[in-house]
Formats: sequence, structure tokens, C-alpha cells
Amino acid sequence: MAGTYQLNQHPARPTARPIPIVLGLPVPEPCGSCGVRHMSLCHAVEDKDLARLVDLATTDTIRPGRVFIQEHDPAIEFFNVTSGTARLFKLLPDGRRQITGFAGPGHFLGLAVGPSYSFSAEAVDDMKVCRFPRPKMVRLLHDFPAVEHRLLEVAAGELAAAQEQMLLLGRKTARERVASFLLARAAPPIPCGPTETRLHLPMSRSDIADYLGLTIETVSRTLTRLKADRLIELHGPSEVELLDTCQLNAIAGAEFAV
Amino acid sequence: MAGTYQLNQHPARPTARPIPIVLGLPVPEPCGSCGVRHMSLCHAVEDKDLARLVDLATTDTIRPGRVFIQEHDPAIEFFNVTSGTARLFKLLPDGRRQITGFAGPGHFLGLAVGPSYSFSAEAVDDMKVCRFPRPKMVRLLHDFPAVEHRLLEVAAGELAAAQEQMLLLGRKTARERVASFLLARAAPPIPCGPTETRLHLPMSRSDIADYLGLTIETVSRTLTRLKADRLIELHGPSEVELLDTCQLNAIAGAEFAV
DNA sequence: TGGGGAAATTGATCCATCTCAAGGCAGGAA
DNA sequence: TTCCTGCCTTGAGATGGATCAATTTCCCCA
Repeated sequence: MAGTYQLNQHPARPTARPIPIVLGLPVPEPCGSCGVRHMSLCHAVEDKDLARLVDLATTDTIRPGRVFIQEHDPAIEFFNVTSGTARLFKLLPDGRRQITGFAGPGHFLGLAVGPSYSFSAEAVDDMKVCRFPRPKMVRLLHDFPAVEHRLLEVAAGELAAAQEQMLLLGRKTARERVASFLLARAAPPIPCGPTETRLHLPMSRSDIADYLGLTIETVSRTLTRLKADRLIELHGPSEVELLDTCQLNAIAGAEFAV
Repeated sequence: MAGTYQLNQHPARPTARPIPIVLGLPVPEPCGSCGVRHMSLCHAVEDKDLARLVDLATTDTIRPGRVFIQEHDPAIEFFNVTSGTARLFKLLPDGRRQITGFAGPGHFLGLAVGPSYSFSAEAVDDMKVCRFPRPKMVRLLHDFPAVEHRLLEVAAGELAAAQEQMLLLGRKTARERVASFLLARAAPPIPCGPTETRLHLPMSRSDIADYLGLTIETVSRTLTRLKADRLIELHGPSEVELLDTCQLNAIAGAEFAV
């Protein structure tokens, strides 16, 4: 349980480079195929080396609700999310669930410590992923230290996010948790100010509850209260508009709120 | 918030190699000096290369209560704990604290993503640490991919531990949290059975409470109840004896309890 | 366009944990 | 030794969020 790791100045999750338009020519675009352009690993390698990375991958679509990573199963694959969202979670023997995160486009997952996965992953909505066989991935990481370096940066970012989530789960009130969640969904982070921001929440109330350590009812009531306080507006269950990010930041407990 | 990362079959936190006794000769023992032998990084490098690692380090002792890493401060150093224990924590503006982990001998910390630390660290008891200047460390990681590889393994282990802690904070009862905490302190993990295990807890009730997302009083009451149920014995506030690890595992919600 | 089932909201009550408060104990200073 | 201070334990009462229980809304599909 030690700290996070700093390696250089790159942001943890840079926005993916746009796929270059190649004027209709069928030029090999290794980073573009299989959505690899969207992997943050991508810009760690030169294009000629990336071709090898792409060769490893097979694409796959996943229907909502399908569990594609099962905790304790042998970790034989590594996934890159191309589109859609997955929920990552752990279960207690009696069925209580904690969602440890949501993985959207660009996220990669499945490289566990030890021989088996330490969490399960299930599609929230329709997903597209690339699958990489583990042994090949391990060899590739060995051959390209730059990729491994990038992976360490990403892991360090995840670790910082995990610590932030521990603070939320251990010490924040329901109102603070929901405010934090909404602001975190608005990437890039909105510091403060009356910017109108509209969010789409692909996950259900049940998912949000299990992510925030609350119940469905508390999440719903808290959203209703935030609406009554004119901090947010609800356009159906999965569209949220942030009306006062300044106040929301203050509620969320952001260090640099006002 | 994506998953954890698997790179090979090594355990996440191997027990440190013993420092070889060199029969009193003042032979250079690079891995041994500055407690580097206790770094899990150590066995990733050959001894001649380790000499360079050791050259970077300066040793330091830290008094109980001293904050030696401050959240948001520029991350200019990297620490390796040689002896003693540190608490790693994050604060909310109003002073609420979440301890995200305890770092004992062999743990290294401080390599944050981005330019500043994402958490604070404070000595629980008397500590000895090695300090590594960040720029030199970055260069060293670049020169020795094996060290970086090892660091990624460690980070992956931390990430799995963080997910486990999220499950605890989000979904476990006070009794389950305390049982989980006690079992986790007993490294290596005790699966089940009536083994008599004695634990030393260097941290205060307040630390335990802030680590488990509870109050001091609840921690104390819960320990008292576990004692009344003959699952543990208390020999003073900081000595705990586990009487029935089997049942404790079941309470903690271990997947493979009985 | 309307019907049906799942998801979300809302309400009433309960309870695990927090809060407030009062001792108890152990270790250090004089 | 005795006081003193800080931590820990124990008790009594308060409460935020959980639980139980209806509706209501959404949205998919005929």
C-alpha cells in the first residue's frame, strides 16, 4: 500500500491523438487499426514498432451485461477498450458489489499481478475491444521499454485515482460523493465557474450506487436534492446538466474549489 | 480507473532477501547499504548496476509525527523505507482524513504522476529512509528497464490492494473491516486454521479508524467485541493475538474462507 | 400509439455507526 | 511515588443513510 509513482511530466491520460486522414489511400495505419490510436500506449512507440503491437490484437464486440473478465480466472488476455464503457468490480461472497471504476475508450485492462485477474469486468453498454494474448504482450513489453514506461505512467495515474476514491468512500457524505462523481465524469476536469456542462451517464443508478458505496435510493434522492438546490438539471435519468460547477466543486471537497 | 496489470509470475511484494554476512570484511555491499537490499527493486538489477543506485541515495531518520511528503508539493524525491512505518493520507479541506495505506520496510513511495505528490506521508514511529533525487532516479529508470519493469509489478500490486480497500470502504461493515485489517497486517496471509498469531500494531486507534473509514470509538468497540467472541486477544492496545483465523477470514469476506 | 416491464423516484421507518461525554489506564516528568 | 497527559475504552443518545414499500417514469417493442 505504498504511494504513487512519478516518471515524467506527461499527464496520466492524455487525450488520444486524432486518427490521421490518409486521403482515402489504404496506407497501413497501424496505430489506427483496432482503435490502437486510442490507446495511451500508442504514442510511446514508433509506427513501425506499432505494427507489431497491432498484429497481436483481435477485435471483439461485447453486448451489454456480458462479463468479459472474471475475478480469479487465469489472466490470459489484456484488453483495450475502443468504444463503450465497462464496469470493473469486486464481489463479496454474499453478493455485495463494489465497482472500482468505469473503463471507457482508450482504457486498457486485464494486466493483473500474479496469474489471475483481481477484479471482474462487465459491459455497461455495447462495447468494442481489442484483445491481446498475454504471453505476446509480455514479450512486447520486454522488447519495447518505452511501452512499459508508458504503462507505468498509466498505472501511477490509476493509483492516484484509487487513492482519491478511497478518500471518497471512507470520508465523504452522500452529497459530496455524488458531486465528486459528476465532476469526475466531466473530463477534462472543470475547475469552477458557471460553465454549462452536459453529461451522459451510460451506467444505471445501481452502478453509480455501487461505485460510490451508497444505495440506489440515496443516489436518487441526492440527485433530486442537488436539482432542487439548482446545482444540476436532470434531462431524463442519464442526462445531467451541471449548472454551478463552482458550488459543486466546493461540495465535492476539491482542494482548490473557489 | 482501469484495471491492474500483470507482467509475470513474481509475487507483488516478495520478502526482502537477507543481507549476506560478509564475515566482518568491509566489502562493498551495494544492495546492503542504505537498506537497498530491502527494496523490492533490488533483485531486478545486477550488483554492479546497483552500486549506481546506491550512489544516488542519502539516508535519513524521521521522528514520529513528522510529515515528510506533503500532498501538492513538488515531487522532487523518491523514498525507500528502511525501518519504521509511515502513514499515507489525503485530507479534505475541513480536516477529515483518509489514510490510504501504511508503508513499512521495503516500501518505496513518492514517485507521483505529474509534478507533485498526490498524497501526504507522515512517520508513525521512528523511521529510517533513503532519499533519491527525482531527476537521477528518472535517468536510472531509463537506463535500466529491468528496474522499471519491477516498479510496474509493484504498482500493479498496489493497484490490486487499492481495489480491495475500495471494496472494504464501500461495502463492508465495521466488524468486517476490522477483521480484514487484522488479517492483512499478518503478512504473509494466513488462510485459515487455529494458528496462533501475534500482531504488533504500531499505529494508533485514530490511524486505524482513518484507514478503515470508521471512528476511533467504533474501532475500539469492534475490537472489544471480537475479543468477547474469543476471536482475538488483546495484550495492551498495540498487541493483538489472532485466536481463530478461520472465523476471522470468514468475517473479513475472504473468497476462500473456510 | 399504446402496453408492459424494468428502472427510477418518493415516502416511512429502522438501525449501524457517529457524536458527545465520562471514566480508565499507562507511561513520562518531577 | 504521584501527578499529568494522551490514548483508549465504555456508555447514552443522535442521525445519515439503509431498508422496506409504493408509485411514477422511461423506453422498448408490438
